[in-house]
Amino acid sequence: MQAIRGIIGYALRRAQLSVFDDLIQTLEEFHLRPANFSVLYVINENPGLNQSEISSALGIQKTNFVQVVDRLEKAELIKRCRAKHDRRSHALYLTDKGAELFYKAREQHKQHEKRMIERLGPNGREQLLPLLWRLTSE
Amino acid sequence: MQAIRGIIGYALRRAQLSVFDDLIQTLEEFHLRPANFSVLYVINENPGLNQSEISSALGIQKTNFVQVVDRLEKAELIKRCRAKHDRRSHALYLTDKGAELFYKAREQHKQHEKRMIERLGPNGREQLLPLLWRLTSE
DNA sequence: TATTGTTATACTCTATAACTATA
DNA sequence: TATAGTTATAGAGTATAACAATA
Repeated sequence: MQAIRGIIGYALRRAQLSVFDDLIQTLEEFHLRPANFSVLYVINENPGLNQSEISSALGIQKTNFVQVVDRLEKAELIKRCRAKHDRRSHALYLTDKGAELFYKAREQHKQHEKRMIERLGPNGREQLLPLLWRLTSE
Repeated sequence: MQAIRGIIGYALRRAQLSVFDDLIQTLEEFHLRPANFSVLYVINENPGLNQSEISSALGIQKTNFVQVVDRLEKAELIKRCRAKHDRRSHALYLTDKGAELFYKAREQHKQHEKRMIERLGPNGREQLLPLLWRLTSE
């Protein structure tokens, strides 16, 4: 083995790029990038969170998150609603069209996830996930 | 746990960004980005490889690799040498200055690696690396 | 014809500073 | 004074097409 393959950051980066190659291809037919999909995913699970809450949960800066939300709103997949209790913040919801697209994309995403689990082999996912979250300083 | 944390690609991406935060800070004093460091790393181990060999080993496209090599050559850390047997190709070598900087950077990088191993806990690295390389389709 | 390296270019992602409206 | 969201902008990183020199 080349010594560089023993470097954690290098191995991580190569794995991430490889997984995203498959993921990007998987989501292409829905015109969704991985970040867009993750936003729909969180909104679907937690409708009504505001932009700051979602962007910080996803590790996206609020300033960059604006464009992501703009794009998804323009595509009529989500809607911004002024919160009554704090009129500065925008609660985010899936539109019907957004929910429909998300459910289809999620089905394809499940197939992607199966492919990755096959790459990992028996118990690979169960070993990998906690290690990755230990690396992630939040 | 939020369901999204169970998605392999998402966990990978978050871990990679977190590790790179530390790595970028570690290499900052040497004015090296992670990609620059990886190039010096490979040249130090395999002096005389040509640009195509190094870029493909690192998963960087040859067209983008030109700018990386330009920058490192302008900083006098590496030099391009026309190969005698194939005058199209450029063999890459560390300069004395490049070797000196690389050894210092590698010392700091070892500390970075120790910090990541601490995050992972006992046997974490030994479990993680083979899983990551199984995910990487090369 | 094919390959190595190159240029030009465009697109995405990410980072910073400064602003507005509300609190 | 602080916070949620926004705009403008600049810098990385990455992707494609077309080319010259050499094989």
